[in-house]
Amino acid sequence: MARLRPDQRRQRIIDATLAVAIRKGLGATTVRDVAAEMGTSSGLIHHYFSSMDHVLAASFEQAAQSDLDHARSLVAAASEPADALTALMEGYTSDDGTTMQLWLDAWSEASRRPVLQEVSRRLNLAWHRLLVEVIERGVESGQFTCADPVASAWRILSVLDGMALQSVAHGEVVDHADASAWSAAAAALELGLPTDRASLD
Amino acid sequence: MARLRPDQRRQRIIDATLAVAIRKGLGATTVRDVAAEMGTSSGLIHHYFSSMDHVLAASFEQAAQSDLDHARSLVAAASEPADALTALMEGYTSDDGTTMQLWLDAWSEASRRPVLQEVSRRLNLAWHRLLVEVIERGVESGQFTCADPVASAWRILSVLDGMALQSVAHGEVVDHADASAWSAAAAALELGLPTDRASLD
DNA sequence: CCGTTTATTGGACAGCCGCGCAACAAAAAT
DNA sequence: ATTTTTGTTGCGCGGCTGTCCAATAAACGG
Repeated sequence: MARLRPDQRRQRIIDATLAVAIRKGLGATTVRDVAAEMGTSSGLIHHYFSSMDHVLAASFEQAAQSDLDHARSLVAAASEPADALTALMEGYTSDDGTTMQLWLDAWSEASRRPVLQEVSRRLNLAWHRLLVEVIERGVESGQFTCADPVASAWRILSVLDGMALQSVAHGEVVDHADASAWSAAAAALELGLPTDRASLD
Repeated sequence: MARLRPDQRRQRIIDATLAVAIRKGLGATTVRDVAAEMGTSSGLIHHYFSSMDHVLAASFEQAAQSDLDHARSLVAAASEPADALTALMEGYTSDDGTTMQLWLDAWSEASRRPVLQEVSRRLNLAWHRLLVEVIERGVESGQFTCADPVASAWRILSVLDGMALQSVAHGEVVDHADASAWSAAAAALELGLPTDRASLD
């Protein structure tokens, strides 16, 4: 295969890994799968990563970090705290569910793969921090009512995770529209916003 | 190894599978692992199960069904709806986290293992139904305020799942006591109960 | 143009995987 | 007491796994 510059090849390995991981699962993605996806030999991968665990961790990190960056820009673009909250929640769920399957795989493997656990944990905390900041901004401006932003942020994130989980694992058990509306309702309740009754009908 | 009656052997296979699955993960549990755990040959397992997927599904089903039965009995023993709610939530989280790791594995593998997906989905829906019944009982007796028990049940379950998830995957990111208190607060908020301020301090 | 560096190859290595099957042994039926 | 049934063994099959390494080829510095 064409000879690439190290950073480019590294990026292609990550992209190929994500393509496979979405099909087969993060834990079931093998060196040969990735090589075949790239159209190169399998030995090449160990020239850039010390172990397959690091390939998986780096790939998951890129996918999750990209979503987080996207959400951050949406939040930064929002003028009102309520809009920022909506943007964050949509950014969390908006994707076609592929990233969410990766999150599920990462959570499942985390306690047994230290490298993956570190990444998963760090990015989960980053999402939590982002949400805490949005909540605190809303409280300062008097639009949100919240005594414990840290606890509220964990509760809201948990609802988002739980709903997404049902959607990814069990298909139509929880409809995507339902999940979205119900999550919004939970956040509204949590932060003392007027409940949007329209979304419940 | 001693010759056992079919139902006893089948049970031992399931028990051995769970012992291994908790250590290595559901998806990483192999026929040879289970055989070694039982102290028998590996061929024996295929005399009772048509494939390893069915072994995993049957094992997860027993673990999850057992927790569900336990919660059902706790709920049935409660005189007040509020007590039933507390009992259900404690029954969901009470275990030492081993079953929760299995749930995480099951959710992660569900979309790729149809046999496991069917079990996971069925038991998830059973938990949801149980919670809906508790909520409806509370609403009838006037102790709970809830316009949409189905939606509320999914939100409460999601919070429980999300909190447990952090605890299992990332260790001390969310303390077990915090998770328990925060989940209870979410349920109280959701069902219009007086918030137990003591648990927030 | 040549020597050095390095991206890439392709296969070897030891070990694991699910599954199937002939042989064996113990319980049950006759 | 002998035949039949069936729980159990132990190994073989083809195929897969992560990792490593000598050989090759392409880019680059002189």
